Amino acid sequence: MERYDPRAVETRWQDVWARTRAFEVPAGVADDGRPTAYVLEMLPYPSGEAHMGHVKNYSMGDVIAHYRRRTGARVLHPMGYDAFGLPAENAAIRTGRPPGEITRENIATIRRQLQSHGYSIDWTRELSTCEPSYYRWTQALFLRLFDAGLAYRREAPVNWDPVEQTVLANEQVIDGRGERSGALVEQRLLAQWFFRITAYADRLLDDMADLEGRWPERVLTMQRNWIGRSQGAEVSFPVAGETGLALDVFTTRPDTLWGATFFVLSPEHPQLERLLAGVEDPAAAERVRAYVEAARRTPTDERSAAERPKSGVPLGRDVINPVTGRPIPIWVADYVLMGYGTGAIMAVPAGDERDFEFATTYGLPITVVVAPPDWDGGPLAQAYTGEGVLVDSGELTGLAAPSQAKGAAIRYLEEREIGRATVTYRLRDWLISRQRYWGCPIPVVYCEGPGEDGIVPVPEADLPVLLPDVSDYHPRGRSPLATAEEWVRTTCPRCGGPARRETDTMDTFVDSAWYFLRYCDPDNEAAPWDRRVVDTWMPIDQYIGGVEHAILHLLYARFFCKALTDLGHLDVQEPFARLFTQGMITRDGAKMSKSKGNAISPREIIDRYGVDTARCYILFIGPPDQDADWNDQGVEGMYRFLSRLWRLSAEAAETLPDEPAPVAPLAPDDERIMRKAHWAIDKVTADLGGERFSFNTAVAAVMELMNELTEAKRGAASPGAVRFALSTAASLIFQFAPHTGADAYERLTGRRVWEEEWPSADSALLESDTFELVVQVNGKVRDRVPAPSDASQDDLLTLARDLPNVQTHVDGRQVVKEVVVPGKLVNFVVR
RNA sequence: GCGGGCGUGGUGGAACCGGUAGACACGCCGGCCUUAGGAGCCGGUGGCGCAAGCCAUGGGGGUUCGAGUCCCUCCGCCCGCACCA
Repeated sequence: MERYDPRAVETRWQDVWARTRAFEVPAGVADDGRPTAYVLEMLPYPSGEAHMGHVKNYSMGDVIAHYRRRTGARVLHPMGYDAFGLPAENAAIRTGRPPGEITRENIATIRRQLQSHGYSIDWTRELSTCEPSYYRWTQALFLRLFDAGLAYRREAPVNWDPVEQTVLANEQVIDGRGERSGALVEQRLLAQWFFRITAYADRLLDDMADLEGRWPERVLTMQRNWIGRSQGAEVSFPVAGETGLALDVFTTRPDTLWGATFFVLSPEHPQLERLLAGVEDPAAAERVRAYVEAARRTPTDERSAAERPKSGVPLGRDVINPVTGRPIPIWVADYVLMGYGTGAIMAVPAGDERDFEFATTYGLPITVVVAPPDWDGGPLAQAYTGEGVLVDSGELTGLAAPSQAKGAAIRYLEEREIGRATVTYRLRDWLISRQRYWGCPIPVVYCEGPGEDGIVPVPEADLPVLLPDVSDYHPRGRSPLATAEEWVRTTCPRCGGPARRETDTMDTFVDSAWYFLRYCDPDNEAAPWDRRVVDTWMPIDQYIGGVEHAILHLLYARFFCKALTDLGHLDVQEPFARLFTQGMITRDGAKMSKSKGNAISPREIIDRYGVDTARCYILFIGPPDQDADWNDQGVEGMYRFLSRLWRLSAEAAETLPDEPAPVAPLAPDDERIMRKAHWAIDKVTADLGGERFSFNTAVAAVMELMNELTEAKRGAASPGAVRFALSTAASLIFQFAPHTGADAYERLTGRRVWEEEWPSADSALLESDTFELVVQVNGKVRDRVPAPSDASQDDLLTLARDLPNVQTHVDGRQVVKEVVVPGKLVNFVVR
């Protein structure tokens, strides 16, 4: 007898799929009348080897893709590589080899591995973000945003690693230190490129209402927090003794303005030097400068720790509280952040915990304006942030704060022109420039010619601006591209005079903010995409990936679609109609990593058991959105199951006559098997087609079906019934274990399972003439008895009452209530 | 601190609208087959109890004929954001 040989089965079917182009969809507008489905998993970074997270991600997507295909959709299911980025560049610095060479090697490796996993991917659409054929369009999109004023350059504080001599992305700063060097990161002011994502803050926030229930709640919450919209007022505080100069603050509680007893500037506040110039005591000014310098040197993460004790220095000058007319002192303190609001606050210690702590530390006055309900008129032991009634607040006194008072305060300020309603966001503009080599060049030049044209975009016809070859990839305070003098020197497209190229490259999140659009029309040489083609596929029906991209990638991609839709290139407000975030695969409860030595590579598992075992196991181990712990013995069990499925199918195909499935009336053994098969169809359909991706229970259902089909249990079942049940098992497991499923199915039926329509369960075989009636007394199960499905409530009660076990518990007591749930149970309530 | 999620056998987990708690699998125990087995097959397996039965879904309380599921409360764990004015 033949043995289950996963490798032979894999080779055979992967060959067939490639040869018959089974999962390719023709280019262009999809118009064959079938509904379309776009199923996408987040594209991998090609680090070389595929890991278990990849297997989970792509296996999930593959189940969905197969299911959608077999339920009648034309499915787009592509793959590509997020190929620019630091790991390859760091490898280049280490080895001296060009990052492109390293990356292309890594891509070849991961492609080979992914292809060996047998996913139903249309490989003709494969793309790689580091190829000029792709990044020319990244550049084109940059130019469209630039023309629309959505891409701009300005000076900004950035993370500077003094050891590596480079700017670092926020993600590369761990606890205030450079990820690789371990050096304390400093803030530096450098000219940088930004995308104006803040212009879309409201829409990014408001449109999330449509994603409710279709995206994981926590991802929506994370994005909402990240955007961080706060409604309040901007209020202007005149500087005492200097006519004309005023400092603006943002506050969410303008109603507490009467309680503002001091004023705090961030150490980075731009007006600080000007204010210091007017300070009379030079020692005081020196103290402020020393404080500012110390703050600058403090790592960002450390500075923004909430538990840190408050510190600050008095500036030696006052502002006038615009509603009380009284002077209040200005302080400089690093708990006020330049990056939020105006970089200055009015401090209301009675109503804000931070201001309270600061006031207590430095002995500043605390004036109660929102009276706590139980207030005795004395000093507060801590800030009161709850609801209350305003006291000592001019004409607002007596209003409920903040409910009534907030709006009243804004009207008050606007009437007197000392403030106005404002909305502030936590979201900042997206800093996209990197002083790094291995990224997409920013397609602009700086004119040095007679035209003095300043920043000039490279005409789209001249794209791509190719990444030049350089010999040294070390960042030395400027982008390595700057060393390519030949490349940097160019001519101004506008005046024809000399010009220098921009040497920064783009953040790799720009590359991945639109790749899913390119998949729709990957070979278009005239445009990033043809809008009609994109319209047939977008939005993505199901997007699947790790929760680590909950904010950045998903927010950037949403922004791109909105901006490009506004510019007329697209009609996609939300690119990802449904999002699923998968949990991690852990080992012994910890994240797998090479450094911990607990990583288990898919390659080892596949070599040993075959890819189908790996794919099934990873989806069987638990609900896919949860983290799941890898268990070596569990894999073994999955291998046994697939072996059994294959072996029984192969044996049946060889030994049992090819008879059709039996029809009613069914012999008892046939009926049992046929019922189980239809039950499994029903169960798997619900698990895959429903809202939840219950892959684990779907696999379990096929296992149950197989358990019904062992030689011992088959009994006198007819060959037709056995063949039907086995081919059903093969057809249902195919989505999870495509090679094994396809092979078993073909042996049994001679047909290709992926071309088969999704099976439908026969409702007659889902229902039964009898059911097991559960009989309870006072809610406790006392007996079970077979009962006819069509029995009346009275019949069920009679049946139940006669049971000896029930009699024992009811005997001698009074039945006060009888509950009947048809088809389920009877409950006698006795006293 | 704010927000989100979770807590079920030795283990991963199942249980749709409140209606048989523990599907399926791992592990463990026993058996068959075998020179042997880390192969295959069959059976058992929440706890206590000889048994009838009792106890069990983090703890406590409530609603209900009936609660893992709903409500209140406490405890614990995980994740995200965090001096955001």
